[in-house]
Amino acid sequence: MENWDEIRTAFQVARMGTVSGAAEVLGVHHATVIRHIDALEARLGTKLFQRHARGYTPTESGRDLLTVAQTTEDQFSQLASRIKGQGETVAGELVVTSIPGISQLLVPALASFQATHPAIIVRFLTDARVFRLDYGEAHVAIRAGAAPQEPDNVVQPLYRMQIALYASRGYIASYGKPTGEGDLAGHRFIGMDGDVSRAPYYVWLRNTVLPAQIGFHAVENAVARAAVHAGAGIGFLPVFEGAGDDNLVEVLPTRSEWDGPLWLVTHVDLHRTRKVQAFLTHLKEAAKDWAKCTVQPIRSPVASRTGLRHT
Amino acid sequence: MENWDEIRTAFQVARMGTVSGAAEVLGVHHATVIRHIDALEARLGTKLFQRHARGYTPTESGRDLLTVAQTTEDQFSQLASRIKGQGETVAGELVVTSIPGISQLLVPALASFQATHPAIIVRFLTDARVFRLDYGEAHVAIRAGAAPQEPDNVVQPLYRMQIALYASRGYIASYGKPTGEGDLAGHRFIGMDGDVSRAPYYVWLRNTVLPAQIGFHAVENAVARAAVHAGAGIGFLPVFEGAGDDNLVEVLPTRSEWDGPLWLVTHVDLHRTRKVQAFLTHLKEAAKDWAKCTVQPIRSPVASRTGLRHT
DNA sequence: GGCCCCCTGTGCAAATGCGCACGGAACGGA
DNA sequence: TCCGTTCCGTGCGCATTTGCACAGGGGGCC
Repeated sequence: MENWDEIRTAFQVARMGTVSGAAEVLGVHHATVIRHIDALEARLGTKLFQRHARGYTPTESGRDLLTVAQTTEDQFSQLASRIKGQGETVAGELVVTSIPGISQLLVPALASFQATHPAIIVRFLTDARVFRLDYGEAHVAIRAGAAPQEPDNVVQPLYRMQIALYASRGYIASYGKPTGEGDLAGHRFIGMDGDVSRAPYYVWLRNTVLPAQIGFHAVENAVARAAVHAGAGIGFLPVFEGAGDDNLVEVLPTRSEWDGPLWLVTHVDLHRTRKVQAFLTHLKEAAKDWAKCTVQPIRSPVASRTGLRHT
Repeated sequence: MENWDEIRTAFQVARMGTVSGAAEVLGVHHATVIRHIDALEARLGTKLFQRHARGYTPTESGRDLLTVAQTTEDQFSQLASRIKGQGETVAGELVVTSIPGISQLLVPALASFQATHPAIIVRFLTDARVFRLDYGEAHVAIRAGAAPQEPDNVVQPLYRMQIALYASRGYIASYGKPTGEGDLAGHRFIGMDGDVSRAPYYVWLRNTVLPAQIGFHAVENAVARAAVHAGAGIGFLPVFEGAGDDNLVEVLPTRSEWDGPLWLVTHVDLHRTRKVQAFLTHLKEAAKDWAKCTVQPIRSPVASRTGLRHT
C-alpha cells in the first residue's frame, strides 16, 4: 500500500461521490483524480468505484477505504494542529543538560520553572559526557569553561561562577591557614585530571605550587569537593558552595581570572520556540539571584562523616 | 495537512533515523526524501528532525508524527489485505434485487446460499423501481421480460416462468369454468396498468377479450394475485404459484408465448468476483429445481379471508 | 421531446518532481 | 593522524505527472 496520496484522492472521491467534486476539494485537475483512482484500483486489483455518468459510487471496498481514510484524515489534521501549536505553547518535555558540578545551582531554577508551567516535564541530564544539542539530545545546555564554538548553536553568557580556595576546619587545625598567595609552601592541594584540569584556576595552581604539593587528584568535581571536606588538602570550590559551609574556611579569596563562566547554549532550531525562550528568560532571572545569595551545600554522607572526624 | 506521501516519507525517516535508510525502504532517491522533509517542515513551520552528519533525529514533533503515521501504515496495510482478499472470498454483503412478484421464488435460493456461506450477508431489494447496477445499487439483479440491453451489464437467461390463467374456486362456482379459449365471453378478467401491462400475456388478453371484460386493474402483481384469490376475475399467475394452491383453478393452461423469461444480470465489474460467481452458479442450480416442483404460496390474510368467503 | 448543464474520459504540451552525479563533513578504525 | 566508509546536501538534465482543451454521454428541466 504505497502512495498514500492516491488513497487520499480515493477518499475524497468516495466522500464527494464525484470526480469533479473531489478534484475541487483536492485542488487538482479532475483528470488527475481519474488517473489516481485507475492506478490505485490497478494496484489493488479491485474496483473501488462504480463509474457512471453522474459520478463515482464506492463499492464495498471503496466504502471500507472511506472509513479508514476518514480516521486517517482526522488523525493527520489533529497531528498538524498539535505540531503547529506546540511551538507556541510552553508544554511538553524540556530536556536540560549540564555538567554534574553545577546541578545544585540549577535544580532550584528548574523546579521553579516546572512550578510556573505545570504542563512542562523537566528532564535534567547530568553526565560526564557532553550531550550534543545537534543530535537533539537536549533543548538547552548549560556549559562551563570557554565559550562553546559549535556551529548551529546559540550561545549566551549566563553567569560568572566565582571560584575560591577552601580547606576544611580540620585541615586548618592541622596545617594552619596560609596568610596569602606567598604562604602556600608546605601545603597540600586537591587537583584534577581530565578536561577540568584545563580550567584557569587549575592552570594557576600548577603554575604556582610544586607538583608534589598536589597530593590528591580527582576526575570528578564531587570527589574534589569531598576531598576538601575530608581535609585532604586545599581545593577550589565555587563560592556559592563554600561560603555557606561552616566546615570550610576560605584560604584565598576569589580572583576574576579564576571565574568559571557558565554559558547558556541552545540549538538554533529550538532557540526560537516559545518553550525554550520561556526557559531561557526564567534561567537568566534566576541567575541574577545567584550573585546575591549562596546555596547551602548538600552534604554527602561521606563528606559529612570524614569532615567531622577532624573537628 | 495535504500531501500524505510526504508524511509517509517523514515517517520512514523517523523510523530509520537516516535519510538514506528511508530512501531505500521507500524505493526512491535520498534527494527526494530530503525534499519531502524540507517541504513538510516548511508547510508546518516547525522542524521535525535535527539534522546531523550521522542522520536525522526526530524532534518531539517528529516523534509525534512517527506514532501517528505508524498506526496509519498499519491501518492502510490491513485495508489493502482486506480489499485484495475480499475479491477472492465469498464474504461480506451480497445485494440482490428483483421485482417483488418473484420474491417467493428467490428467497429460498437466497436463504440456502446464505446458509452455505455464513460470512455472507444477504440484502434483498424488491421495489417497484428498477435498481441500477451501474450505480452500484446491487451486485445481482433478476429481471423479467425482454432481455436487458444496458451496456456494461452481463446478462444471462435464468428461467422461463410459465404463466397460466387462474380463477378462484369461488369465482368458478359463481360464473362457471370456461371450456377453452373460445369460451371466454361473459367472464371477468384481472388486468394491469403500467409497465407489466406490456407483458406478452397481457397483450394477448387485450387482443382476445373485450376491454369491458377487464373489470379489475392493478399496478402491483401482489394486488392482481389477491384479486384472483378474492374471485374478482380470471387472472394470470405463474404456474409455480397457481399449481400448488388449492383455492385456485387453472382456467387455461400455459402457452409458450406467455412465458415470462427471467434474466440474471450483473455489472461487468462485479461479474468476475468470486462472491458474485458463487451466487450465480448457486442460483442457476436452484433454477433447475423450479421446473420440477411448485412453491406453496404464502397466503396473505386478505386473500385467505376473501377466498374463503366463496367456498 | 428538445435543450442545457454537469460529469466523465482522453490526447497533447508543459511543469513539477525525480534520479544522478558530485562535493562535503563526520565518525571509526588502523 | 590518515584513510575508508557513510552519511547529508545541491545543481543539472530528464521523465513522469499534471493541467488543459475538447469530445462524449446521461439526466433533469422546461
